[in-house]
Amino acid sequence: MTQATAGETDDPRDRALGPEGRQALITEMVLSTGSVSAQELAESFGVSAMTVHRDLDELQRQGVLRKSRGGATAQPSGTFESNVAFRSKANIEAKQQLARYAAGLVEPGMSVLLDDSTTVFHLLPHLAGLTPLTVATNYLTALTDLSEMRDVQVVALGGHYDAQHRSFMGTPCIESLRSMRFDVAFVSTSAVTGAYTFHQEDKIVAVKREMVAAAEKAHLLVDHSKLRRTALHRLLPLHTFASVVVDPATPAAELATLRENDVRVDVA
Amino acid sequence: MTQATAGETDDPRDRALGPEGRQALITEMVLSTGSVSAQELAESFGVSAMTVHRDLDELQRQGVLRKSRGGATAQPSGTFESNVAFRSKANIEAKQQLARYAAGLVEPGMSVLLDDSTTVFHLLPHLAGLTPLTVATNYLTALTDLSEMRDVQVVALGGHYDAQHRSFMGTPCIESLRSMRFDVAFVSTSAVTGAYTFHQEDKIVAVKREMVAAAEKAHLLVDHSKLRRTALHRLLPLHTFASVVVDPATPAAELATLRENDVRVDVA
DNA sequence: GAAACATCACACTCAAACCTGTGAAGTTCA
DNA sequence: TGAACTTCACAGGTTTGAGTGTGATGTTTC
Repeated sequence: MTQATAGETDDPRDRALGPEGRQALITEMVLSTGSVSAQELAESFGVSAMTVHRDLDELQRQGVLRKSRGGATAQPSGTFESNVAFRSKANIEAKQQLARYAAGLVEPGMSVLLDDSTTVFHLLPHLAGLTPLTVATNYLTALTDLSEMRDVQVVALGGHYDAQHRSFMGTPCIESLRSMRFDVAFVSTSAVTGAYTFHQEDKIVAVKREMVAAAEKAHLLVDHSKLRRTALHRLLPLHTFASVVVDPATPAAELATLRENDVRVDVA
Repeated sequence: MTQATAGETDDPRDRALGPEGRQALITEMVLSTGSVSAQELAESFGVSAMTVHRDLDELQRQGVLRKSRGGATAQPSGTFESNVAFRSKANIEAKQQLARYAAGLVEPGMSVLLDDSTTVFHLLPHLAGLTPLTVATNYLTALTDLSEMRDVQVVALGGHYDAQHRSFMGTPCIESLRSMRFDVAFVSTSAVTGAYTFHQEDKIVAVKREMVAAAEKAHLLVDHSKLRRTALHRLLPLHTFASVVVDPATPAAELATLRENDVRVDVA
């Protein structure tokens, strides 16, 4: 499988990559060497020039590089910006892993409470296969998606809309949470340090606290980029969660630190 | 292609319909005859009983009919008419006129309460020009649209999602309404007779009553097709509304009847 | 203007998603 | 209980759409 077929001029390892894998490699190349040639790319991947152009168009759209005649160069604003783009992609993968794991904690018939995090967004497709379910959230995007699923009883938490988070917050949201009770809640936050969780926004802290209180078991979903960071407001101590779920890329040292404080930590 | 193969017992015209076409025909049948037999459907379409069951499940989910042993029956009179798919096609022009008039009753800075009617749907674009506004509703489609407008503070009324109306209802919705107060509310209903308004669904009646109670001025928006009709549940007497707005196509006789009972009636 | 490169429009491939039937297992009704 | 009906799980069959290449047609560069 790793052996080159006689007569083939290109590395067969690169043949079966989809656009995604190819574009990831192109990103690496352009970041390390500063520029790439379209023709060279076509040869080294064993694809046509057209396909390379399409890849470069896509990467340009994402802001990773800039096309030029004959190939592409790294964004002038520097490696940093590209690294951010790369990081946010890596985080997406982590979030998908967290979401997949979280789906495993849900069983048909349960009542589930979701916050307005992007991790939750990745969780939604998995829920379609775990019906019947009752799902409550304050996240507008999720409400729309859930409303189209069969055998999902959707509950909206009311409140004042916050365009930045696309979710509903404030007193109405908190009031509704106080009069409901859920089997399980999935909550995320922006920072975790030591035995505490943090978030930079007051009103979100208020809602998340109430969410945790309204659920039999509340699971905290965080990718490892959130660890060893803080934010303005203290949210809750880690031990108030039934478990803390982190992505597989979390360093062992971080895991050990988390586990110090009588906290159950699971790796997705 | 249009010729029947020898030995085939069923009508070839019905063979190539997808689920969609088949379901449309089933809908017609069940509406005209009141009930259908699963076995007969299977034979007349030349498909298996399993497929018919899947069609009926889907139509039941859409609120078009109700499954029963051996087949399906039409939804109790009136319920189907409250189905979004049906309502949105009827009297579009009248509804747009009502919506335009209603927009004239809104001024920048107001807090506005909207119900889940299609008339409200047509009102939304007008609101963009009347900002700043605070707008509350239990109608999912409206929440999505409003969330994209600038200078509109959006408030969601929470509750249990109802796929047929695309809106949130039940206790949580009513509770939030009880703790809020609005300058103006726009409410619609499915039937008006004499001095009373009616609606066929219990849970909607409960929400609309609370909406009217939560607003300084509540306006009833009805196109003339709703007049001289009744539905199962009494909603509210006409005089509880600040005004009743009807479309210009309303017969003069109807107008006179409405005005008999000390009710303010405006023509859009 | 010729060569190199970029884009466009169309067609092909292949895998995922959808639709359907089958037979077994479960449920309801008489 | 037995018959009719419904649901479930799985396995074809079909359709759809993403990904790709090809050759024709623009566009840039020297």
